[in-house]
Amino acid sequence: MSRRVTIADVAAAAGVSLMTVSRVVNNNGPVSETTRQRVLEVIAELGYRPSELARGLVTRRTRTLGVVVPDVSNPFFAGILRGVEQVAYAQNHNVFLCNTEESPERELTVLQSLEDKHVDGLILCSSRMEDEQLAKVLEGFDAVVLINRFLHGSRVATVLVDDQAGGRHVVEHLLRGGRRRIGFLDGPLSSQSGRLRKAGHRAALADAGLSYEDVPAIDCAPSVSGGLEGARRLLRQHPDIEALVCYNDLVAVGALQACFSLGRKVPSDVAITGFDDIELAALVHPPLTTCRVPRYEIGLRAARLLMQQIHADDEDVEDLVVQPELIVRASAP
Amino acid sequence: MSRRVTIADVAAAAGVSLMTVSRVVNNNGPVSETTRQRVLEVIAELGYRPSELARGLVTRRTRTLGVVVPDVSNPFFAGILRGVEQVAYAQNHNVFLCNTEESPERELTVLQSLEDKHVDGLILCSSRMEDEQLAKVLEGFDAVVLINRFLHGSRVATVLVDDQAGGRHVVEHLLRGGRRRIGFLDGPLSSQSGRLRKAGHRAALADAGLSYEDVPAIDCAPSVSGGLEGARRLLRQHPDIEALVCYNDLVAVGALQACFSLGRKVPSDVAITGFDDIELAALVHPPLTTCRVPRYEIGLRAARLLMQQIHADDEDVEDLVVQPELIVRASAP
DNA sequence: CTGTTAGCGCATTCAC
DNA sequence: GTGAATGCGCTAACAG
Repeated sequence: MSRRVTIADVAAAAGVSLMTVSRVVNNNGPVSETTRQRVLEVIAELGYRPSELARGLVTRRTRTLGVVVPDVSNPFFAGILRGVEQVAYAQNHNVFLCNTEESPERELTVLQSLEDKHVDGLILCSSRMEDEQLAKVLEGFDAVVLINRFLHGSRVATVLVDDQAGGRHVVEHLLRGGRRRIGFLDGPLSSQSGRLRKAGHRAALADAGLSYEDVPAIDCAPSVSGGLEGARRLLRQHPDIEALVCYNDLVAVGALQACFSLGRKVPSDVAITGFDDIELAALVHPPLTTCRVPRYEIGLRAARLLMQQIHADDEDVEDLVVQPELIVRASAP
Repeated sequence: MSRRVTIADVAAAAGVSLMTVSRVVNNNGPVSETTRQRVLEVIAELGYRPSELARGLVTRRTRTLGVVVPDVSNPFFAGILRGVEQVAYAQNHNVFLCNTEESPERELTVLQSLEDKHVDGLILCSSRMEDEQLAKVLEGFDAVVLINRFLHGSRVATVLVDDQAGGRHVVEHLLRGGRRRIGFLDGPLSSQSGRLRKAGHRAALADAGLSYEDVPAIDCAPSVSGGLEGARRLLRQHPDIEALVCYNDLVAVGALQACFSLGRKVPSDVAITGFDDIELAALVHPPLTTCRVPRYEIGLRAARLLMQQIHADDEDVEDLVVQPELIVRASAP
């Protein structure tokens, strides 16, 4: 059953015009206190609630946001989404969720559908689209925040994680612990966050007077199995390794398994660090030292940025860099 | 920028009436092939796409679904959501996601907002609302599918997991393996799925000529720490236990940790089983034998049920019971 | 303070 | 085959 009672019903029942009802509902325009009360009573009695559809058509505001992610079942994006929905809820907005499933074509399609639905704002995570095409599609939106994606030559608000700082933290922590012979499981080269984390590692080593060139390092798939294989190879080639710095927590879990199978004790023989701080990190044995990427907070802040844009008159756009936080656990005390 | 070009622009540019354009866009009504082609050209040229808002106002169809869950960052609900969005996408619909954060008040609020937005259908997971109030709120929707929630005395489509069968599978597996002294970490009493799984355990034991009454069992929080404490107590009280059946995977991970700290080898001394098959289950050491609850598939099927309702004329409503699947891994081979 | 007129962008109903 | 009216439910801009 779609909404029965309309503003006209209320107006009739209260013996006033549509506009008067509209005024009390939206709390604008002058209405005498007595009629306001009467209208409010009728509204309560009839259970009237305005149609956001009709309202949106005329106000050009739908109180609606779009969130586009590669895959909600990835905890990282689920966390972001939860943050976004939290502020949306607090500000009486609803959020459309779209998965791209890593397909640029699907991404384009959902972006268009969101535009057709007249969302007030868009949060786009890890877009896989080409710069030029992306820039063009984004023109269809009044407010946009990009997460984990640059867009050169276009002023769109962006929220990024400071992966480089995170990479630095991890290595500095190990160096403080006296480990100097550090191996790296670097994740895929194609990953921007991977490259940034690597830069952070390098910087920390340089500060300690170590050169990254001499250091055992290997690229691997960003998964448990990638970490398992990578760690095995690295530990065989360099038996003197005292610590393994991993691209992310999954890789670190693989490294953990590799150490176990090779009879290397963690952390006494080999310390291990991950990145992201997914649930898993605290639950494996030993629990992982890692660098927390605050996904929920990223969602919160991106959404606040977006709402700000929506309500602002100017075209100014703010960027944001979120700092990851070192979490020390037993795998690298 | 909101949509610039409207149907009127197209009509003018093509030298036809609005209706003709509408007809070719919606592919209904008769249009001569020549004008259809011309209109299509203009549409492509101008980049016209109809406003779903305006369209929805008159057709009373918004091509929009609502999904309400306690918390998207829970992998179970994220998986469902992904399934729902998959079929929604395939059928040109968008989905609103709402978190209730376990609050019945917030649940009511988001349900109303969804109704105000005129969603065509609603998928509601693990509703915490009272039967009566829930029934009343659901009247505001044309199509509804409930997941993980009964609603007595009201015919709403429901998708449930056969937790009882799952509970049975797990115990039967252990019995087949020759373990007869089985302990149970049952999760909270308040959980319906917990009670059902328990019933399944009992049935399997009964079939094997064992009584559930003699069996070591304990309620615990559905978390790693709950499992850890529970398992410790149970193993101390009943040192002869050969297997631990856990309410879910988190509890099982806790039990794993308890065994480790007590020096009990898994699975040789004690076999352990979980439930759900979250990511974690395969990644701990040893990997968990568990019962997979197919969350993505649940989402898919719930959404299909919903779309079916949306397009059906009759009021008939279908229910669905999804079977969980035993996954045998090293923790209980 | 209140009501009237108009129109958001589109599809349904009926003429032609 | 095509077009002109009409209205979905609501609010903006004026009147009174």
